[in-house]
Amino acid sequence: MVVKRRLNCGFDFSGVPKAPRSTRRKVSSERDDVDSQLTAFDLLASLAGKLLEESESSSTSTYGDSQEDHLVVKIKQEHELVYNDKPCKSELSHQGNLSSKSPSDNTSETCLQVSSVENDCVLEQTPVSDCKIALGLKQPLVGCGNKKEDCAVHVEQGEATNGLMIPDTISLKDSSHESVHMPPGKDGGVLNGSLGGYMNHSKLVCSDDDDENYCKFYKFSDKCNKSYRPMTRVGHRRIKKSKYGRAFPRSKCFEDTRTDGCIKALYRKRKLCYGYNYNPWKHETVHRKRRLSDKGLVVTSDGGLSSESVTNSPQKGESVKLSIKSFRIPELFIEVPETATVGSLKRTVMEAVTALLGDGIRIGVLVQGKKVRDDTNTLSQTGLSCRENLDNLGFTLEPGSSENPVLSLPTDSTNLSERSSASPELNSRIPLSLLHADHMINSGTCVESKQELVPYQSDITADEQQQPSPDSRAIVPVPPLEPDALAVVPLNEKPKRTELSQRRTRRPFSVSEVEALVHAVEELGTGRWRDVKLRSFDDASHRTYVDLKDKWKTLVHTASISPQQRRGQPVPQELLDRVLAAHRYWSQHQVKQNGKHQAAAMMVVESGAFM
DNA sequence: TTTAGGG
DNA sequence: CCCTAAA
Repeated sequence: MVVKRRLNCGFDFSGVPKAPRSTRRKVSSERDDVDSQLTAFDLLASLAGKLLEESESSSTSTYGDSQEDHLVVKIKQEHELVYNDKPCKSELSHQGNLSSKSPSDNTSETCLQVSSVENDCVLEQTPVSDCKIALGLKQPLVGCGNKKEDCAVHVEQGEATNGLMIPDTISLKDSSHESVHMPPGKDGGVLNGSLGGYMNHSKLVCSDDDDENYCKFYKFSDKCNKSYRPMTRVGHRRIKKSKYGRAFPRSKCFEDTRTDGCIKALYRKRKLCYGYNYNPWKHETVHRKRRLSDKGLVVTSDGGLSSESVTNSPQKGESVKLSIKSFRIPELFIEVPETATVGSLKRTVMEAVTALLGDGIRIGVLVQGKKVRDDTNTLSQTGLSCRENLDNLGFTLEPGSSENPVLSLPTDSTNLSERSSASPELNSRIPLSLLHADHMINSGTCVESKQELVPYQSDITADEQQQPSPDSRAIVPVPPLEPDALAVVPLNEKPKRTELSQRRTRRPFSVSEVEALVHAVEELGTGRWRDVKLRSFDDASHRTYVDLKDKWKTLVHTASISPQQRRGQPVPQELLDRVLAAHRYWSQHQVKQNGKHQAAAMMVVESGAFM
C-alpha cells in the first residue's frame, strides 16, 4: 500500500524560482499524515473487498466505551447508502423505537444516533456553487427526555436536493442477514429501528462503471491533503488543489472533487443504478466488483456477492470481509440551550455534520475499540483476518483538523439575553456560548446540570495529549493544544452557502494556541511560519502558516496598544509581553537568519525576556 | 509553496 | 481572513 507522495500537488512549480530554504530542515514533525491517510483509505477500500455476513461490529459497543466520562451530544452517524426504490424517509419515519434502544451501549454518554439513508444522488449536474452538503433532518427527535441517553436523532439526507452527502457509512455489503449491526444485547435498537427496514435491501456504493473511478474514491491525494480532504485523480489528470494549507475545503474543493469523479464515482444517480442493476422486485442488488488498482483486491458492494468475486480475491493471503455499517464521528458536539427547539437542534446537528464534512475527514480504524495508529501493519498483523472476529473492527470519521468542532446554538432571543448581553450582531452569527467556552469546558457541573452541554474530549485529543511534542524545547512548558474550545462553527439561521467563495469560518485563537504560537516564534523567529506551523500547529489543519503569521501580526499589534483598546478574548499580558520581546528580538536579528535555535538560545540570554 | 504585506 | 507579488 505504498502510495507515492506528490509534493507539488499538481501545481507546477518548475518555472517558479525557489527561494533559498537553506534554513529549512525537514522537520520530523512532518509526519506521514499523507501516507497514513492514504493507507487508511486503502485499508478501508481493501477491507471492503468482500462481503461479510456477520461483521456486525456494533459501532456503539465498539466505540462507546472509552469516552464515557465525556459529554455532550455525540453524534453517531449511520448513513447507509441505499439504493432503494422505496421512499426512505417514510420508512424511517416509522421507526419509532429509536430512543429506547440506542442507549444500550452508550449508557453513559449522550448519543445522538444519526442515521441517514441515501437514496438518491444527483451530483453530476449540480452546479458547484450549489453543491451543498445537505443533510436534512427529517426525523423527529425521539425520546429526548431528561436522560440524555435517550436522545436519538435521525439524520437523513435531504431529499433529492443536490445534496452532496459524504457517507459516513459505506455499507459495502448486503445486509440481508439480520445479524447485521445490532447493538449487542438488543433485539433492535437504533440500528434495527433505523435500518431494519432496509435489511433486506442491498446497500451499496454504487460505483462508477469505470473501475478506476471507483477505487479512486478511496484514495486521498497526498500532501495537499493535510486536511485530509478526499481527493482523487482521474486518469492522469491531477486535481487542482486548493490553497495549500487551507483547512476548509471550499466550494472550490468540492468542485475539484466532484468534477474529477471522486464523489461522482460514489454517488450515482439511482436511475443509472436501477437501470442496469437494480431489481426492486427481487431485491436484487447491484453487483460491483472493483479492482483496487494493482492491488488485486476486490471491492464488492453488496450482498449479491458472487463466488466470482471471492475467487478474484488476492492471490496471497485471505481477504477480509467486512461491512462498514457506520462510521462514528466522535468529534461532533452539540450544545443547545434547554429552550432550544427541536427544529433548531436539527439545524445545529446539520451544521455540525456539515462542518465536519466540510473540514475534510479522515478515517480512523479501531480494533477492539482501540484506535489503530500504525498504518503500516497489515491487517493480519493487526489481528484482522477473515477468520478473526471482525466484530471488533470499527471505523471512525475524524475531522481533518485536530480540533473538536463545537456547535452552539443560539435559539431564541430569550435564551440569548439570558446568557449574555452580546451584541445583536454577535448573536446572529456567533453562538453565545462561544464567549463562555472556557467556562463551560471547565465547569462540568455547571453544564451538567443543564443536561445538554457536557464537555467532551475525544479519544483523539486524549491521544494527542499523551504525545507531547518530543522536540519541544519549551522554556516554558507549552501545554498541548487543547481542543480548541473556541472553535465554533457559527450557525447561521440562514446559511449563505450559495456563494461560490465562502469566507473561512473564523476561528479565534485560543489562549493555548497563542501560547504555542508565541513559544514557537520565540524559538524560530518571525520569518519561518512554515516551521512554526509544522512545529506547533501541525495537527491543526485549520491553521495555516499564513494564519499563524497573521495572528502574530495581530498579536504584535495587540501588545502594542493599550489594554483598553484591545478586544476579543483577552490574551494574558504575560504572553503579550513575550510577543513584544520576541518581536523586538527577531526584528533585530533578521539578518542572521541562520542562527536558528542558537539565536533563540542567545536571545534568551541576551534579553532575558523570554523567561 | 512559502514569505511578506497590504486589504 | 483574504489576496498577491515575489522569491
